[in-house]
Amino acid sequence: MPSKTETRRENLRQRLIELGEAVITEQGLPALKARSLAVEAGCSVGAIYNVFPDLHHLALAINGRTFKRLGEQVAGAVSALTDTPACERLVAMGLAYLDFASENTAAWTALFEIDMAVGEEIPHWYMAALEVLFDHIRRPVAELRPDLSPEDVEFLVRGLFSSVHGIVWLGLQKRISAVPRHEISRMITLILSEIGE
Amino acid sequence: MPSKTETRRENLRQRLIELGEAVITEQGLPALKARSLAVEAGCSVGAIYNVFPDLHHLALAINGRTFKRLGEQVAGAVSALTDTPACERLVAMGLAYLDFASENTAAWTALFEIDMAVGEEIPHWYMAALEVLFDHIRRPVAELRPDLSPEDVEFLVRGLFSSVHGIVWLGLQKRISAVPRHEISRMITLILSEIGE
DNA sequence: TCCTATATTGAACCTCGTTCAAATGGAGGC
DNA sequence: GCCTCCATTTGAACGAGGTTCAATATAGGA
Repeated sequence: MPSKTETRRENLRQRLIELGEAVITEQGLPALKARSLAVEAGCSVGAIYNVFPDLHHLALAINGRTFKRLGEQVAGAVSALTDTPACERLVAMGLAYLDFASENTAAWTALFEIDMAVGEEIPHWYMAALEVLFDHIRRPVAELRPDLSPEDVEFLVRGLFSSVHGIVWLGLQKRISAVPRHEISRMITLILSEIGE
Repeated sequence: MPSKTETRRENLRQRLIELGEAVITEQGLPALKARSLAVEAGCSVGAIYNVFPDLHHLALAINGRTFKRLGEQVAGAVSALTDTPACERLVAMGLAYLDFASENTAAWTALFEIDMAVGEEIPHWYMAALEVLFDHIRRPVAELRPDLSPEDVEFLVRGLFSSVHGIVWLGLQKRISAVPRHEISRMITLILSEIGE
């Protein structure tokens, strides 16, 4: 049975994650500030450090949620396409990734902006979340390129993910030089269509 | 004729760029600090703000140099390969990009870590430097894919650059989960070999 | 040489993340 | 119900960092 203290802490923890998520979603990772968070949560600054070792870990918890939403959205884009050619399924996932990133730019940016050097501990679920995405990509890739060894399929899977990520990342960077959405999707389509031709 | 003051300023400007470049090369962008820079340069903190509006602009100047070196290294990788097949030239450039990034990780990371939101002014030469790289990529791509419209060639050029960038970026991220160098180069080779097959 | 406009300086300001001595509050015993 | 003791919470204080600006020093001309 959780003690009064434990439930209070757990409530605060959840409240901080939700408030922090709103901040990151609306203003990005750099806007996550201990003092303003404390005001919003109606607690003291120190209270934050009672439930998280530091702000970095709060950000990680928030990124965990974002990763989950991202995975669901990409998975959702292919789950309905069982009889669709593999190449089109690949493109659909790439475009779903672009959709998520452009609809949740600040939160998605935070996924890769966070300083992984801190504490040298990359949460295992961070890599696990990526693996889930890779799983979805592997099937169509293996179908399209039966000539490749399993190792090369794996490299191609990771290479394709990184490629789409790179196109979206550089494409969404900065409004001023930002590439129009339809140009980004054309790049993704062109690159992914090269596979298995 | 430059006044005494002007030459002093110019000297300090150059000194700061060189000292800052060493800092970024060895310890990365976050290690660029006004106070320690002032000590190293033997000047006051305020003096930095006499020659640069803020540290952001000093970092931009340093990134300008890094971009130049990067461009030269990639260009150098293809300049000797005039009779080599287009596909191999593409791969050579991709691997040259990887070489530069892994030999100059901190400085190369700073190119994309810098906060472009500040002041909303992306220096024109930042984009110009990228265009130089694109120029090198365009020739082999146009050769390999004569079926594509000029617009699509352009999209493929930018898409391929972004792809290689994405593979290198995610591959070099963090020692712990860092991908071995030969795996990164295999991903690049696989992706680029898909073009024009 | 002296004088004034210009340039330089660095202490002080502000904003952060994080800490820790002091105040608070809960739980068990009487 | 009340008291005591220990865990919990608090928020002022610390240290680090970018940036500013009144005070100081220095050109450069008369």
